[in-house]
Amino acid sequence: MPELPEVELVRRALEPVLAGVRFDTVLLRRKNLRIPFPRRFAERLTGQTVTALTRRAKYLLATLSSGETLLIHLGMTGGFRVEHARISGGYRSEDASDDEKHDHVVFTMSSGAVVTFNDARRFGLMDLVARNGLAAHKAVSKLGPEPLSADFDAAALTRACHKRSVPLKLALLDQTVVAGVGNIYASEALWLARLSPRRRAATIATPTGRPRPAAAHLAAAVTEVLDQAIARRGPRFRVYDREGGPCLRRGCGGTIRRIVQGARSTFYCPRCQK
DNA sequence: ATTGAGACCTGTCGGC
DNA sequence: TGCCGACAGGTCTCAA
Repeated sequence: MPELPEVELVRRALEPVLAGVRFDTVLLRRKNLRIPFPRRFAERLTGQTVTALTRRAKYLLATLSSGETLLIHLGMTGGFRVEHARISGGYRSEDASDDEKHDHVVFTMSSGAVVTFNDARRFGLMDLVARNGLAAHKAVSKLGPEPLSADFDAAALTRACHKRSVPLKLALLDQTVVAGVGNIYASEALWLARLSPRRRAATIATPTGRPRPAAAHLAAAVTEVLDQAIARRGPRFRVYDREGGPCLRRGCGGTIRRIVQGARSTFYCPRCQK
C-alpha cells in the first residue's frame, strides 16, 4: 500500500509509540524479508532507545541511541500493528488481526507497547546502518529530492528529466528523479498537471535545459497530490483505477484510459492530458 | 548510461 | 465450488 504519503502517515502513527522508548525484546520470525536481516539484528537492537523516527522517500528511519539507524521499507504490503502487552492470563481474540502467519518481526518496547511488522508479500526490508553510514547506504544514497522539501521544484525536475527519453510517467516513478512517488500518485500528478504520461520526460525542458511551463505544473502537481493525501489520510483517486469512467476535469468530457508502461498500469485522460 | 523485461512473493478477484 | 489467469500502491538485476 505505501507510497510517500502512506509511509508518512505510518511514521506519524509510530512516532509517539517509539520515540524515547527502548527495545526490550526483538523477535524475528524468519531470517529474511526481501533481503536477509543483518547479522545479529535482534541482539544489536535490544536495549537501544529510539531517539527519532524520520522518513526519507518511502523509507522509515529510526535513529538509535548508539547512533545507528534502523532502516525500514514497507514494500507493497508491509505495515505495523501496535498492541499492548497483556498480563498473563490474557487471551487473544481470533478476529483481532488477520494473518499472523505474515507477522515477521515483533518489537516489545519498554513502554509495554508491542509493535508487530506484518508483510504478506515480503517486498519490505529492514536493515541496521552504522553511525554516519546512512548517506552511503545503497537504499538511500541515490535518491532524488524529497518532493515536500525546498529541494524539489521545477528546476530540479527539469534537471533530472531534460536528457531522458523515457515516458514522463516512468520518470516520476524513478526514485532518483523525485523520491517517494509511486504508481498511484504518478498517475494522479500527471492528471492534475494535464500532462500525458506517454510524453517524453525531456519535453518538460527546452533543448537547452530550461524549464518549460509544464515543468512547473508537474512539480506543483506532485507536491499537491502528496500533500493532499497526507492531509486526507489517503489518496483520492481522480484517475487511478478509473478506466472507462468520465474524466473529472470540469468541461473535459473525456474517458479515462488504462495503458501499461514499464509493466505497470497507468491511468489518464487522453482528451485533456497532453 | 539508459531502458525495458523479468524476478521476487502472496493474496484477491473475476470469469469460466 | 474450484481452478486459472490477471493483477496488486515496490525495488532490484540483467541484458541489450
